[in-house]
Amino acid sequence: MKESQSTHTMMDVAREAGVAIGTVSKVVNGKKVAEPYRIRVEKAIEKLGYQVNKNGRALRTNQTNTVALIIPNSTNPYFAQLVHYIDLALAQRNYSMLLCFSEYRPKREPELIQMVRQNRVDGIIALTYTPDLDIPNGIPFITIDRFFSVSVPCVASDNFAGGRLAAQKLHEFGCRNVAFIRFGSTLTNEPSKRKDGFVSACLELEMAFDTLLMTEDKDFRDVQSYLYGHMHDGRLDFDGLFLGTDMLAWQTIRFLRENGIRVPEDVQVIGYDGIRAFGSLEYLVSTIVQPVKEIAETCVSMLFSPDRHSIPSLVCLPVRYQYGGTTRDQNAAEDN
Amino acid sequence: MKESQSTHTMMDVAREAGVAIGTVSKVVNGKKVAEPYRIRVEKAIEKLGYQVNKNGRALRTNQTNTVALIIPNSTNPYFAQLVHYIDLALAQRNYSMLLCFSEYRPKREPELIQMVRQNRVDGIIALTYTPDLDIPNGIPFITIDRFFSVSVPCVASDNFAGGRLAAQKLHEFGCRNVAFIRFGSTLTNEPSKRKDGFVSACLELEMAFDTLLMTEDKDFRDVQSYLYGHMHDGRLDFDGLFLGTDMLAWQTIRFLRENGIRVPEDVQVIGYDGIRAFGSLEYLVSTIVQPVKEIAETCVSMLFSPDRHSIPSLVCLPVRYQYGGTTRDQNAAEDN
DNA sequence: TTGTATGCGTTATCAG
DNA sequence: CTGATAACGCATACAA
Repeated sequence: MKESQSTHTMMDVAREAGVAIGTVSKVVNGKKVAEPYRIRVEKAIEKLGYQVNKNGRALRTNQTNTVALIIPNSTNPYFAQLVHYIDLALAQRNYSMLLCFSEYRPKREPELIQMVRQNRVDGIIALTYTPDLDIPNGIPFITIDRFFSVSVPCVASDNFAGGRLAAQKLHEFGCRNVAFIRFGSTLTNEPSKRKDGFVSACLELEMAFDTLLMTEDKDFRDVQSYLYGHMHDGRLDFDGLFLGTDMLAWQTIRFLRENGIRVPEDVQVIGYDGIRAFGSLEYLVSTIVQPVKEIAETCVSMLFSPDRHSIPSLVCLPVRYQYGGTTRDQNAAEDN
Repeated sequence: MKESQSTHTMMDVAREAGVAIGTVSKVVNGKKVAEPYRIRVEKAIEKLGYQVNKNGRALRTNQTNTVALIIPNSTNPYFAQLVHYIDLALAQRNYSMLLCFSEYRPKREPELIQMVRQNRVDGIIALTYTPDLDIPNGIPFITIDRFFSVSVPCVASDNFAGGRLAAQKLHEFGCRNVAFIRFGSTLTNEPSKRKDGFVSACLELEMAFDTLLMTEDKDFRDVQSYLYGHMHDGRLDFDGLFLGTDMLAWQTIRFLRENGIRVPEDVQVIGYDGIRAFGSLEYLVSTIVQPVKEIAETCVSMLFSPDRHSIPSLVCLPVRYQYGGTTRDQNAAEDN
């Protein structure tokens, strides 16, 4: 990675075209230039294979046309979708994406923020877990799934409504004794409301329920212990489960089936996220689908919003229920 | 996205510390500076919250510490893994990743190459499908899964060996009449060799086989037609199938089961890629696993290789077979 | 209209 | 060792 790109400058183009450098700049930026001059410049650009140096431009204009996305990883399908749709929304606006993975390492997130600020990105979109993350001001910052303060806009799916919807659906499909299990971080973020919504609807429907919240130091074995504790004579006490994520739902279903408990015959299961096999095929579990595309689009359009003071500090986008084979829907025909 | 980041410059730091700007630069870049001066500069940096402007630096040094990755998307789990591991390899070297999605749109790929060249990225890693893609010279360029010329290093899994391995495993597990189905682009790339290896091993093992190659204008319905054509009395003619990707294997298995054909009892199925549920749980099908992490690491280390003339033009990394529930392995205990 | 000249923030050279 | 200054490539204000 040594050789410098033997690239030409506006000066070279100007010389080649026999015009001044300012004229070249105008042509490159699509400003009005007399026809014959424009032609000559374009010819010279073509001939030399000239490419604008965006570093020079950024230094001058203080604008990089680049946005940073900070996210734990891209292997989790939900994050992968987010990455994809955010890039699409940026690309539509002729922006590039500087992608940074925190790998869930709390100390990494402030480092990444510092890094991308040094790159003078025009904005930052971040999905973070660091407890006391310091949000820089002076740079447009949008967070996903986590509310910091009114001055830092947060975009999320309507987690509370999603929790309610899960309870309602389980009830509608015949469940009378359900549980919510979440496997998340200790900090309070938007996804925490999945439980609140679930509980709210359970109470309203007068449906018996239990909840289990696991913190970071726990792993799936703790979920297993919990479920074992609620099994009697090879049957689970619950006839419905709502899991914090599709991934947890998937793991749980496998565990239940290994223990001879049928899904959805004995226990109906609903997850959260809306993950599809290979990103594009069928849904892996019955689930509350996050409107990922809309979340991405909202993040980007808020970032580009001209007046930053009229931006709402929290935007919750509507979710929907999706059959995925792990519930006993009346009309599961509406598969996708 | 209006306000400029009210950020300080080296000049401000120099003034604050009462030193010359050159001294600040040296401190920032970790060069030797007399202790008392260094302290004063560091204090000033701290006080002002100074952040290097990498655009200025890039303009001066012609180095951005940024590498572009051009790939169709991040929703396909294989691509998602690639994105993840490439970023990790870059991050280790203190490089950032400019991520660009081509969405399989042939015209988009040259546009993206031009864009990232304007950003003066230090290198490009690309997984592309555009038939006559023009690889710029003057900038380090590594391709994945597709060989262009000896001057453009290509990194891939050992597709030929993978094809052979699939045939060998199917044979070992009792298959005697197998088929390979691939659903790919018309251009010849490394994954095309999956078929060659498969055929090679079938001939060697004297195992009856058939192959089906679908071009871009086809879709899964054509695979269905093919399979229907090879069904008699509710049974498939083949007792083993090797699919070009795990995704195709997954679709095929679903189709077979819908038609009352059991997997792996009636037909054993092997895919290619090594996709896991949710990126980290169990393998979705029995498969030939691509060494994604090693591919990523190789791409990056080749990009950073000091002498670009000693770089091999094609690197094929070893694959392995992985049980995933769709074959009848002797010792399927070695699950993961 | 076009051309010229300045400065963006940084690094590196070179004289002190 | 430090400090002043030129140059990187570009956009723009201003002069022609």
